[in-house]
Amino acid sequence: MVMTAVPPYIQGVPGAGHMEAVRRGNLALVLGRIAETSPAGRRSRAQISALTGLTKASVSSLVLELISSGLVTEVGLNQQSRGRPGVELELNPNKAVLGAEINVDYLAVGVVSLAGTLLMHEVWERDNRSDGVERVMAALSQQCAVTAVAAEKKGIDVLGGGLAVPGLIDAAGQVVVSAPNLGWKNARPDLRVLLPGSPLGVVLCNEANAAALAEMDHQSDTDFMFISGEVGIGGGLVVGREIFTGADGHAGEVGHVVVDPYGSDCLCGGRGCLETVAGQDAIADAAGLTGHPARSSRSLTLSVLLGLLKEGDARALSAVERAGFCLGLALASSARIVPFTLVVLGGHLAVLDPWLRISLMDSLQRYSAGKFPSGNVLVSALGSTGALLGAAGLALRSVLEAPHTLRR
Amino acid sequence: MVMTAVPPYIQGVPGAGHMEAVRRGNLALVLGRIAETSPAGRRSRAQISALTGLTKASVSSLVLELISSGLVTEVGLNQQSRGRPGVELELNPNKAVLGAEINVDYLAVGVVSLAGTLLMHEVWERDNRSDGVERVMAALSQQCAVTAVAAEKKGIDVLGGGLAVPGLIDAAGQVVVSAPNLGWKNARPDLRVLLPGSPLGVVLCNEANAAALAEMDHQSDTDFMFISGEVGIGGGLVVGREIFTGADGHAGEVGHVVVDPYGSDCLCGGRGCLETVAGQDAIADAAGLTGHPARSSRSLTLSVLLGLLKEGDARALSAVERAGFCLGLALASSARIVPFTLVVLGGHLAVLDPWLRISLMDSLQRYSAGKFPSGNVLVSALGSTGALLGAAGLALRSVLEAPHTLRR
DNA sequence: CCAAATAGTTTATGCTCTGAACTATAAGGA
DNA sequence: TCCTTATAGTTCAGAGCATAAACTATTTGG
Repeated sequence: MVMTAVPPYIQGVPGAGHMEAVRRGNLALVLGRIAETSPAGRRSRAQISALTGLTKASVSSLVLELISSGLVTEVGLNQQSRGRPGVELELNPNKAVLGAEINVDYLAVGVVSLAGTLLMHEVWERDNRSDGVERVMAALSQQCAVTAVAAEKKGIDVLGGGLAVPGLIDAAGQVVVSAPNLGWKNARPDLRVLLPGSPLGVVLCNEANAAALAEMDHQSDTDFMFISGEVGIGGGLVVGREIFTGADGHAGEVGHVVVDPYGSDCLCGGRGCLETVAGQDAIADAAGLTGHPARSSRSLTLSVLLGLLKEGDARALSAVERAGFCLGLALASSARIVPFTLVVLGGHLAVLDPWLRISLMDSLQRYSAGKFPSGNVLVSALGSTGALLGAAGLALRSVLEAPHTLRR
Repeated sequence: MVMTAVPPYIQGVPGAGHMEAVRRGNLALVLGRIAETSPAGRRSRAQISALTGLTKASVSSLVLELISSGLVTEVGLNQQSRGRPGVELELNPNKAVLGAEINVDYLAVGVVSLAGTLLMHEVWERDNRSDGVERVMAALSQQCAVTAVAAEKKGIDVLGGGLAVPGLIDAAGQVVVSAPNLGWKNARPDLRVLLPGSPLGVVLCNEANAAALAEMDHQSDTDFMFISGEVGIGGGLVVGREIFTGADGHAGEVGHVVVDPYGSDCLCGGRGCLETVAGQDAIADAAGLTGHPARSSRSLTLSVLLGLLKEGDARALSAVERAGFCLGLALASSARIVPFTLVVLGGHLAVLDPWLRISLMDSLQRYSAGKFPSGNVLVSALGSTGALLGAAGLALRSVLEAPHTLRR
């Protein structure tokens, strides 16, 4: 039997003072309790001490360090029934992270405070298809620079950032293995250029995963699947409040679960994948929009389809109904492999929800043996900001989970 | 944004000396390096020091503690090219854990050394169907007692144990939520009675998961799926060398992935599940063995089926071929949700491998876009001892990952 | 038989936490 | 108003664990 478990604190710093690992862990622990929005309001050192089991002395020392690193600020006083009031602590409202998104027909950049609030947000329409990684990244970095300067003017310090891309990211988070809709393959975007001077770098993530992460902050469930309906269908799988990427970074690809063994070929090389039935193009084809002039633009296609649905067009209705049926089937099967109890629909699937829902719920119930109450299939509340918020959230997590990296 | 991450060392011991967590982690780290079978042979304190980055002083102190807790023993001398020879360390060969298995028609108990070697192994034929949890556990505890005494006579000290059951285990590892083939539902076996005096307890686990874990020790892959073919079809999913159970403990249930949307109803309440096509009973039915006298016993059914296959019976061949096709389909879909690169077949699927393989590989390749080279679908090497070894392995892990629990 | 090399132990020191004493600040009652 | 009580936060001595460096132990090889 081979054991390979390595305590986390030894990673990266072999030979260094391992006592420091305790400090690092406790810094994160205390910061986490400060970041938590508790119903009783902001917390004081004493409350954190009681909450964590650390002594007041330790908490004081840890908080001092968090304050001097700029992550935490003292706000007001917190009067309990009697005695000296506690000093309320909060995440420094003037520190933030950047969230960015590259999608097929736009670039988006936003600034998110440490507490997770979207402070600024801008979207630039831009055709990024087959424009090449360098060109797109150059355009994006320009927009990031503009945003960063604007943030600085408001007194906001940007510590790091996250970039969401509609494609498969490798496990190390450095390479876009493939983004068919952008025409990228094994692209290595230079992430540093987005935030040249920031103390932490920029992390890269998949768009569906990012949206899932953002969605999670609005849900109590710890395990769920976010379905990103675009040209294809992406899945963002969250297990235990963490994005589940698997060994190669490709987990949760519900778009390529087989729903029709004798169905049509899929771009992925498989056959009868969910994407070939419920992807945006697939639905459009099945609805009879092939060759239609509107096919030149995605948003046009979708609005034409919506028009047909509202008119009660039989072919469109049945195409969408079948998509719902297959989506339910794929989700039921997926939930057997990784149990999740909540599904959130995004992209075109969110838009089509009114016409999808009945067949989706029917098949989901049928094939999952009734594990999904209908309240457990939701439409995304975040819409187009989801990916951006999630990318920023990923950067946020890296700060909040490893505050020692900002020590001075 | 709500953060709930808690550093592992704070769990369970709030308020206690957190410095001790470093000690605990390092004890496990050093023990892990002793447990590893390295090509260069057993390791000395100095080698472990170099390997871990801990100083020789620390390693000495940690090893002393491991020796005094009985987990480690000094063996021989380890002469390097020059200088004082190192003292070779190894896992104490006289300490062991118990592995036990309850299955439909037998009970099995084994003793596994800390190094993972099966030292003793006994199987008792017994019809456990609908005999009730208490009766079965009473019988098993008797067998465990016999085995424990026999081990003691050989000078072997049993520290803890694991019990594998063909059913769904709850996330806490205490309740058998359902074991249809045993007729159990929400059963709470009294695990303590199996090893009354042992310092560590007995852990409960699913049979397919246990077999997967045991299989892993013979594979280099870190992510794979073990398929346990019994009356139903169980799946054991290993991600990153750990059993992946999911939030509710039911992950990897590949037997209930939908392979035929218009197929027959499944016992689980779903429809067209893999199990309804490739389960042992399902194959027997499709092969035309319904009503056959042999249906009274599982092993008989299987041997009759084998007979038909060897005769070239068309109906049997096509039933098995279809099972292979659907298995490949279900695996391809599953691998999209949790990427794994290796499949190991157990139970009747291992036995039927020669007749399954072609259709299995064809559909697996077809639907996974060629991600599985044929060398990546294996037949279990462990056979019937897999579950037992895995259950013991689970107990083993708990010792090796938390050696401080044995401190005296 | 001694120099060089390697293994393992001893000792002094530093970091981080704990626990208890201490200071600071408020509410509430006489 | 002042004193008691309660709570917040800081200071300081002490304990546990790891480090680094010096030291002892044991072997090879000239």
